[in-house]
Amino acid sequence: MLRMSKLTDYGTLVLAQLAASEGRLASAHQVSMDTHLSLPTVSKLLKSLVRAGLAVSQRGARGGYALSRPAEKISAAEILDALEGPLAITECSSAPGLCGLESSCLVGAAWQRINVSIREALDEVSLADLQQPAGPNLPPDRWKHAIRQSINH
Amino acid sequence: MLRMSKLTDYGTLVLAQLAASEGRLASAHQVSMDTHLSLPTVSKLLKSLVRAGLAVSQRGARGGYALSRPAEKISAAEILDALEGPLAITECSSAPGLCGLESSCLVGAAWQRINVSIREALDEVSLADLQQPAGPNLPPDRWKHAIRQSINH
DNA sequence: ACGAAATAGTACTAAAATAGTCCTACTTGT
DNA sequence: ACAAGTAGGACTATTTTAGTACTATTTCGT
Repeated sequence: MLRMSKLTDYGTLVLAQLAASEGRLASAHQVSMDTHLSLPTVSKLLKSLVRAGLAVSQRGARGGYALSRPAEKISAAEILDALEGPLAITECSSAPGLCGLESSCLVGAAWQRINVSIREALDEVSLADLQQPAGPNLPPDRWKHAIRQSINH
Repeated sequence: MLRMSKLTDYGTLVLAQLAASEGRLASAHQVSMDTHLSLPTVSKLLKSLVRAGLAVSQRGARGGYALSRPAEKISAAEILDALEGPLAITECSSAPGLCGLESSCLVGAAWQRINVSIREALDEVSLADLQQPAGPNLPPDRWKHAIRQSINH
């Protein structure tokens, strides 16, 4: 459920790798080696990341890539946006006529609200957060209530 | 981003329709008419929903479908599970060897944690909630903090 | 008992999204 | 000039998703 594409996953690795390289420039080749992803794939991802403004590049010999800002200032939502495009949780939003029935569209709207809520939450998670070592999954009780409210208002 | 499939969206409509039919049985044909979805598609969805335990069926003439429980007791997470399968946000979990690097796998774990959190939140949203008329999107501030915490702990 | 109206299950086809690769052009340091 | 890089786009193959069709089974009504 709510799957994100492999490329986005890979992209996160690539970004994490850049974060690990601190101030230095890392070439696509290096990143490829470090992440064990194929060069063409890494290359493609890096280009996308530059276009999205998450990374910067230096062309020519001794060129390479680096993060455009500190890892703390890059959000999970931005990563998703950069690599998955601005796709919504449902496609209902684009074609209003298709779901003729009233109740139908209300349902669509609800999923949209959930989507927006998830998005906003993801805005608050940074690349730096993503890199932190795993720990036990807190039961996010406050969360649960909050979502319920945001759906029910 | 975080797209769910059309079928799941349709499935929600179908469930909403069953919910609207209260105690009565609704035939696939009826649901198809009411939702404006094609009969084969509706039929397929209803079968899945029965298999998943969200709906019950009565075979034979005058047969049809109904919710297996009140709409309040069917969660959004269950709907997703029934129609999308138990797919995770990343596929990394299945193949541990592929992402050789330490930092990589940590990243994967972080996405997993986000996924789990979203899932738990979705457990708290019911079909009945989804049917409620749309309203303004509350800024879910408590949420944001809660997620941050659940990622950072 | 028979026929009509349903669901159950499965297999298949077509379309679309994803992943991955390759090639050519441009840039820059030595 | 050459080597080491990135930029961009086009292309192919694979996988997933959507949609359809067909056959079997169940049950009500007459």
